[in-house]
Amino acid sequence: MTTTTERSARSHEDKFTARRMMLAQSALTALAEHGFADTGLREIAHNSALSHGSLHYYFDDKDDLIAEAVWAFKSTCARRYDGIVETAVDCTELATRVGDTMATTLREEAALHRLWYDLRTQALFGRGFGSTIARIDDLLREMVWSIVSRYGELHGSPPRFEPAFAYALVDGLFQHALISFLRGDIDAPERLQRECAALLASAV
Amino acid sequence: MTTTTERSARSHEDKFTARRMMLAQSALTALAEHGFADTGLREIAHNSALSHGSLHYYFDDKDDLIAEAVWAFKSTCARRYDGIVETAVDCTELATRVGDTMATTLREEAALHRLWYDLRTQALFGRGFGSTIARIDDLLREMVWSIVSRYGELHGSPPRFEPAFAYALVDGLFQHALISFLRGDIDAPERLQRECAALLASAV
DNA sequence: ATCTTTCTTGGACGACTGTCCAGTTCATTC
DNA sequence: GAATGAACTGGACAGTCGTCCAAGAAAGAT
Repeated sequence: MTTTTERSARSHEDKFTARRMMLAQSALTALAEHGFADTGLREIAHNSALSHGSLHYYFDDKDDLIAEAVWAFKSTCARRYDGIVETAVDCTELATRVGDTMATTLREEAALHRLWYDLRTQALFGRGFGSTIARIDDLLREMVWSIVSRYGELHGSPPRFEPAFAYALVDGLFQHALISFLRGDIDAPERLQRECAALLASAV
Repeated sequence: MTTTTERSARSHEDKFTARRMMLAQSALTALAEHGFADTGLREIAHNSALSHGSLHYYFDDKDDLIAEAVWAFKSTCARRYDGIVETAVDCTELATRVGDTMATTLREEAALHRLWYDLRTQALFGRGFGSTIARIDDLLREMVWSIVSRYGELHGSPPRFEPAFAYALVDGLFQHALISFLRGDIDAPERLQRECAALLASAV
């Protein structure tokens, strides 16, 4: 049975994590706009409904907040292709839909992806959120591998790439497309789409 | 003829640029250690023979100093493979020596490459040294393309990659090898060597 | 030796940082 | 309705930041 105190404790916990997620979202938009180096806790709080003093009530420190923020964004990113992998009936459809999705997220969430690369690089300098970054990197590698291996299945030939190798190549393509796009190259998303298809084709 | 004032003006200018390069080197070591976000002008000056007040005598601002520093490092990076491209007699030798050199620079200059990726990402947030970063990116793309196209020549078949495509893939491999290496994976340089060879082989 | 220009210093400035905390408001419980 | 604890505020703290500048040192020219 559930006692009254148990229910209230659960309700308290739910509210707590809900507030955490809300603040993580606020942090996400502020960070995406100005980058890690130029986003203070006061600016994050200004983006939310709370004051800067409250942030330490929900998070241990700035690194904890940033870890929650980037996880909220990128962990859903890594699952965006699950449905495509499951429902695609042949390899060309798989390649097309994957390329489509990548081009779309590049166009519509460029600032967030820019932030991802920012934080991943910051993690190389020993930031506190490094382990979260590593976990996301694992998710992304698995995501790429699920695409590549499924592509091999549909094509009837096993992939010639290792998972880490495939992820590095795809990530290189995406990052350079992002850089081009942010520098004003409006054709970058469409080119990324073609490049992804070409890469997948050469993977089997 | 050269007048006295002309000679002294040249001497002055030489000394000025020499000091600039020296300070850029000091900035490079400080930045490579702590990253862009955590390196102040005082720390850079502490790494040099001058005080922090002098930096604005030789550089317009912090961005100017950083641009000079990253250019000093990476513009020579981009020419490291010129000799190999010129002297390699067959495509396997070309691939081996290129892979060797990449593995070596990954091992021995990991902190500097980490800084390069840091600054390139910072440039996406509108820093003043963005144009310098873009120029270096062009150099690196040309470097990769000179390797790939020469590989095609030696192999007797034209490369199937575009220059930007090839650069994005190689850069992805290098960046992921760097990340693995900095996370403690001691086999990353050797693996990078093999991956580069595999990528070159699939390019023709 | 004196004057002038170049060079260098270290402190001052205002703005900003993450963190902490005394105090206040709010909701819930008895 | 009083009491209790959670939720929240905004200011204080000790730093650091890039930039600027008056003053002095060094170097060079006359």
